[in-house]
Amino acid sequence: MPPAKTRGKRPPLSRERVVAAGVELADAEGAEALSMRKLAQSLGVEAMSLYHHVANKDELLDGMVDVVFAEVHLPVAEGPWQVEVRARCASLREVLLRHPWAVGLLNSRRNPGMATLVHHDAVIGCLLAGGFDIRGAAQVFAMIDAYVYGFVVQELSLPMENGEDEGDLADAILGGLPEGALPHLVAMATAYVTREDYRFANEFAPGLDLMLDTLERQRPKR
Amino acid sequence: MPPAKTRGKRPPLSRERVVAAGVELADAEGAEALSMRKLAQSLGVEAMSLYHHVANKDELLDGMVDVVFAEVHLPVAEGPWQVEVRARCASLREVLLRHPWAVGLLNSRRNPGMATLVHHDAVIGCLLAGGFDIRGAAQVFAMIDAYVYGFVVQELSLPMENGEDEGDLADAILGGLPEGALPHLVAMATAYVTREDYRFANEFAPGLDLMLDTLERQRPKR
DNA sequence: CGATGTTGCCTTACGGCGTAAGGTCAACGT
DNA sequence: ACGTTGACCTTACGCCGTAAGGCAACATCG
Repeated sequence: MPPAKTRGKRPPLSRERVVAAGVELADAEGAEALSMRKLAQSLGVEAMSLYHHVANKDELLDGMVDVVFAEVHLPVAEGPWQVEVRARCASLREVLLRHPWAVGLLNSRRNPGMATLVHHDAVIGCLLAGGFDIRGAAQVFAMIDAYVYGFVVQELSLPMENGEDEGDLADAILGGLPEGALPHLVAMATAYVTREDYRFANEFAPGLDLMLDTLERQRPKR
Repeated sequence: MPPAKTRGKRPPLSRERVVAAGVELADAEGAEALSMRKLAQSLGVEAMSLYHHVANKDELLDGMVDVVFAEVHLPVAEGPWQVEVRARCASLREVLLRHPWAVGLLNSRRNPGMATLVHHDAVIGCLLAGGFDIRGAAQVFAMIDAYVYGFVVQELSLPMENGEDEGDLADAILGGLPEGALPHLVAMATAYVTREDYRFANEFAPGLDLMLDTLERQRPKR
């Protein structure tokens, strides 16, 4: 094992440092700006050096996704399952909003990392402890994650909850419509624009609770 | 307007033909294989010629997304809202499974096309006719689409419902685990593998119905 | 008829991408 | 002292999106 320095200059690279720098760069510049060359540059190194620590860019992305999952709250299998599942869903949403590039990657990756596997195991364990059988747990897991992913995707595609909202929507919709066309869409758009107090993000928790309560009510009681 | 032929050879390009060829190519080869050069080649043309019909690749993708939305069943605002919404959700799922490349694009596009706007307007109109106010319709719309998108994303990321399922999962999970680790995940994986009759896809409709019923029950009766 | 745009496609070129192949050179075990 | 190792670099290839400009066939008008 090398003594943690190559010539006296910078600390040596490692798979962890490469992946962490990838997360940082994707956070800062977006997923499409993450190239091996830029990543290497941000580490003070040439592009090809990265390939001594990750096999290729796909493996880098796998590692980055695992870092993201490692940040999500691990549910514990005690007390009412809804409490822990709610906490982990809120955490998952926060993590995904912090790493928007990850949303499109999470479910498209093969080769899940250990943190991902541990996380999934914990969620399933929580549902089993909550009284679901395996099949029921699978369904609930699927529905819950569908909700969280879908919600975050829509949240991220909103025209920047802060700032220029009105102009964009008005332009896209009022741009040359035949006067009375798309009345419902226009009504909703104007309602969005005028009602400053309405924030889409506020609908996450109520919707999730509604879903959790319904699932608990559906749960076959033993 | 030109007489539909340039010299006697092929029919001339058009924005529609370019976008349609893009959809076709993405369907056949996947989103990452869609390049301007290959698209041009599939049309018997050079890459730069495409830029006389679409401004850039982003606009091409916008057009392709609009084509996808145009394929989705338009709900009508008659009868119980759940019936029409259920039909449009089933249709949306089918369309997305037919065009898997579209899932990652749908909500990330700016500049929605006319078919997209018309579709959204119809869904909102259906919910308003069903008795929701604008705010409620927005919430229901968000929840429903979160469910459909999230479900399809997971469905697409499954290890090919048809064919080699077992080997992949078993390899990824059993690959060097410390014997008793991740028990719940292993249990679910083996349950998936052994139970041939269980198909994730079959859970779409029940989950959707559960959600629609719950939303109808929550709807403020006038 | 010829001159004059206009249209529809092509040629060339630039900078950036992922990565295959192989080189360099300091640090280490012997 | 010396061969080995391994971290990092250099070069190069074939892709990509697309800016700039060319050119031949047509529509229009004198």
